[in-house]
Amino acid sequence: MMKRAVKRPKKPPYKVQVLDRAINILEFIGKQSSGEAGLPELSAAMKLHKTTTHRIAHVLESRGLLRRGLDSNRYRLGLHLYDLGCQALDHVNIRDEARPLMTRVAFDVGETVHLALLDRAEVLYIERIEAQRSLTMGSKLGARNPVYCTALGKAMLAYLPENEVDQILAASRMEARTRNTITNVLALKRELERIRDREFAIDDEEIEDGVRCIAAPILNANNRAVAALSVSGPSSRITPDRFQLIGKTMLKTAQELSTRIGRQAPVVPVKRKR
Amino acid sequence: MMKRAVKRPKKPPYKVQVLDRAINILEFIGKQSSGEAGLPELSAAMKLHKTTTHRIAHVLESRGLLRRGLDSNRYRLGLHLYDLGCQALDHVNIRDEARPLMTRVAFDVGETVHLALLDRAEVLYIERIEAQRSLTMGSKLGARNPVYCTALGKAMLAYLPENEVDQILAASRMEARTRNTITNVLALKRELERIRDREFAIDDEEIEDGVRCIAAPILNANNRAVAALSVSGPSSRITPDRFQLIGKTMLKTAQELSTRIGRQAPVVPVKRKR
DNA sequence: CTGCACGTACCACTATACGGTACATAAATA
DNA sequence: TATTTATGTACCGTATAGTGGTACGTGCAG
Repeated sequence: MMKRAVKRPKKPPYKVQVLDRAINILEFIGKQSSGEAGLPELSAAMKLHKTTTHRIAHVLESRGLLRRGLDSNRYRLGLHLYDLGCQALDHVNIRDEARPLMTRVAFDVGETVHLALLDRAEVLYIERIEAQRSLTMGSKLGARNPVYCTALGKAMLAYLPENEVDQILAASRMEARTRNTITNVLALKRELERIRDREFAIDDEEIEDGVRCIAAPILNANNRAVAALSVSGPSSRITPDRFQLIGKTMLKTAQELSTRIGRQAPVVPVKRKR
Repeated sequence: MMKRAVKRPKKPPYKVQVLDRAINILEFIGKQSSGEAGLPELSAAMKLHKTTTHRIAHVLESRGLLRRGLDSNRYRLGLHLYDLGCQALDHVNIRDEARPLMTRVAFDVGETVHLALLDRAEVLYIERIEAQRSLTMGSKLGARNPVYCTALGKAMLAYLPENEVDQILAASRMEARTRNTITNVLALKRELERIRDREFAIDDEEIEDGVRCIAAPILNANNRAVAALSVSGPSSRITPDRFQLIGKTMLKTAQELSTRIGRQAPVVPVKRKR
């Protein structure tokens, strides 16, 4: 039974002025390259009366979301934000985050969707959502497959540092499972290059005849692959002319998941001054 | 109607109801071992009408401080908190934090105060505050000293994992600088034990005759030394009967600095469920 | 079906946050 | 030194912004 996403009505002007202002203040200070801002600066930027700004900042400070040095009274972000942030991360679980997204993809594409991690030189399946129509593919959770001949594996390899890739490949036998299997390191590295180009990976009957698979990597804040999502199905249904479209879907879904996992939205690279 | 004519000198009557409530909500959710809370749960805990709670939570969600899964309506902490928390940490600079505290110690104890890091097998001085009366001790910023014969070095060693300590000591020559210098690894390890006991370190003319020094470590969230603070002066003024008192001062100051650097206040260990 | 629990929308009332003025400091002139 | 200019803090009347009633929709369990 497919579980549809919870219906969420349009949002009416649900607004809480002070709250918005307070959050604006936090964000403003966070954006400053110096990491701090004085009261006049703040009230100017917020376009608020200095009394108002002062009151809000004062409360934020008393609660540890802002702080001031002993000798300066410029405001900076408080470390309580860090505590809260860590607590936020603590409860992010990739499987729970992935499930609803996977369900959507399974529905849209009409094929089985997998979530996998990289463990040593192997792909480890940790979640699966079946499309209704799919004639249950044999894979079980906890199952493993080699990296070099799966879309999941290749997608993750493409977003790992070179030396780790070498290490993993060194530990792989790279035997031909089908006549499409890539069996030498150089060819695989070219393939990884192509994957980085289009941002998703394809397994074109490389591990098993008659089965195709399309995958995209889940990245962390450092652009490093931590997992991957895939759809797989019989070659009769996953035809080459659908590669591009399905690939785009996987890419978008994987990106969505990446941000849910903690990868912050693409921002201008913040260099620390001095 | 009886109205009190007295203007109450309400010290900080600075209050912003919504803000406080919002922060309470964030903290409450953070405290939950499950990391999430539903609307009814929340309003009960906050003792607020569900409408009120809903409105606040809604705004927090729209700003990324809270989030809800696609299939669940329970609120969790949003990852935007993590972004902000990291920005907070980014601008914590140990030297800036330390300076005011060091000044106070220099005044109270009346001796020169140093802040140092551990770099490889050496102590690296990164800040110094002189007491007025002090006849300027020769140390310069950027100077280095061995770990094994300084209070700073020993204080930091005492709060590093054993294997790192071994590594550092292996790289040290441990030659006798004075007749008090500890010159063998075993004796030094016993000394580290004693330091952990009393929580501060003493250099009793171990690097230079006529100079004594008392230091305490700055710890990060993992209880690992990242720096140390010390006072040092002529043995004629830093007499053994002052060790305990000065040590307590250094300990308290170092702890204060540790929390300012990001070591969260001692809390009940939060174990993740499931 | 009926009842219950929960999330959301609407709205009148008044407590609440706003932003004036005013004073108390500190820093920057002269 | 005195005099100004910025900045932080306190007080307070007023209107607006937030509150918490009621009400409706939806999904779930009996």
